[in-house]
Amino acid sequence: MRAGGSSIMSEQPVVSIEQISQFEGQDITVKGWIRNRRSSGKLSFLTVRDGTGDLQAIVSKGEVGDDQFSLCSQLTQESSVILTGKPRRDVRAPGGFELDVSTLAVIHIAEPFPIQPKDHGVGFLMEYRHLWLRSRRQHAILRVRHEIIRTCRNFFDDRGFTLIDTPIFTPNACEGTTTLFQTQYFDQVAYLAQSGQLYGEAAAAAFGKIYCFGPTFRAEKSKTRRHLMEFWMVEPEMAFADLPDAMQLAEDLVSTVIQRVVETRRSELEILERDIPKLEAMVKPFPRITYEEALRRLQQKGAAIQFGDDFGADDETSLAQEFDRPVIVHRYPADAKAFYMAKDPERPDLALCMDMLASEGYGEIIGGGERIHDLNKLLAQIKAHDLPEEAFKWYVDLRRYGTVPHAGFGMGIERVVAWICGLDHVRETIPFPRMLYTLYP
RNA sequence: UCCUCGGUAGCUCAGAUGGUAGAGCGUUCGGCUGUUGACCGAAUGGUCGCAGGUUCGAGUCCUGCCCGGGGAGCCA
Repeated sequence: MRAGGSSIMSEQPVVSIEQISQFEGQDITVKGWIRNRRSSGKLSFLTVRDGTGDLQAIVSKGEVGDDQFSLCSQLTQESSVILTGKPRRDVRAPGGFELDVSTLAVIHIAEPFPIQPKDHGVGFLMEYRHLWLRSRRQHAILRVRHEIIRTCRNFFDDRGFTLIDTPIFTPNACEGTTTLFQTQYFDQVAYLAQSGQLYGEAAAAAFGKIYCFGPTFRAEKSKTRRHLMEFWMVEPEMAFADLPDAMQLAEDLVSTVIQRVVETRRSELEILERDIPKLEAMVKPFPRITYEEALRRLQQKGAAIQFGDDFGADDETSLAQEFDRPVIVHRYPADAKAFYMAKDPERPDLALCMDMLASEGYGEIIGGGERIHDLNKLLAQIKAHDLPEEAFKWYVDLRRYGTVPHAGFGMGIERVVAWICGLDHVRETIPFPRMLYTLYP
């Protein structure tokens, strides 16, 4: 055993806290940060985190000597340390195990940490987002986010979809009217992508089944619990596919994601106090209703809404509350929808589109449908929406060379994370949220 | 952009009717061999968001502005 503890090298195995139970009684090294310290004279209790979990470490004056013990008494919240010692099973410890420390090496004594283990206001925490990420709760959320993203990728990869990255700088508006972030692109104007869909359609004609996964940007001045200016979206697109195919894929994706997170991130969901049985019950098939059926249900409840109106936030919530799992609403009035949406041949006033509304009032998590594949219909729509034909020339070309029915959708990752974690705001679902007027840190 | 609530110590907040500012936590020092957001004692801490106005006197009343929370519209 070394004395002094000044070296950061160690002969013992370096063990992550989540693996600690496998090393009971062995000499090991743990590298991490101090979450909290409680001291009682000749005994000090350190809560150490290492990114995989928390561990209570016991430093005893009799065990480590006066020098090491006084070093220990200087440790502030978030000081970085390397500890060696033996893990011991103990019911008094929060994780079931604690570490009897034999040597302590201090890498850095942290300055007083702004975030204390107590309640803080949201504004303050957002200002210190770079430090807030260290909290148990933020850590749990971002691990669930990771699991959701991983599951989406595996889901599409396993089904023969090819990942196609779409550009972030774009020359024109995908959906025409929505607000775009404008930026300088040498001597031209460019916009940040608000969707990869149009490029996804080109890729689907090349590869059959594709998906893109990346950040998207919308300069809508929205200030709600469901909006970010920069958010991540996964967007599959399939050639030779129609609206029912898109609805089926969406249902398979969302149910797979839920089941996978419940399976692999249960302890994180527990930290977040999520109602896990409620999540587990969300198995397919999901209910599917038409826009008109949804309209009838809302009108029966007394909502002042008529055909042609889009659903407001309250409408979506009240509709979703009728079901114990996500609900798919399809065939909205075509007038309110984007130019590329195919129309129902039997009801030309309806678009072959669908939204998936998450349960428990989390709102729309998926939007998509079947695209127009007929050249003349698309040209007519571009004209009707008063869009610049020149900018869409390449997109129109897709209807000139072997056009086929195709469909797809976009799923907003942050809303899915907020819903699965049971959060009341999407700002906690992404490491560094970009919000209206909030660009720092 | 609109509606609404707020801005007092590093943090979370309290400061009736206008009379010159408080607590807890943190930090520093001391005490404690089983603590769980430990506890006990002491010390430390403020242009009361900014600028005007009313008043003998404004954290408190009035006007304007800035910043933040919640909500709406729009959307994923």
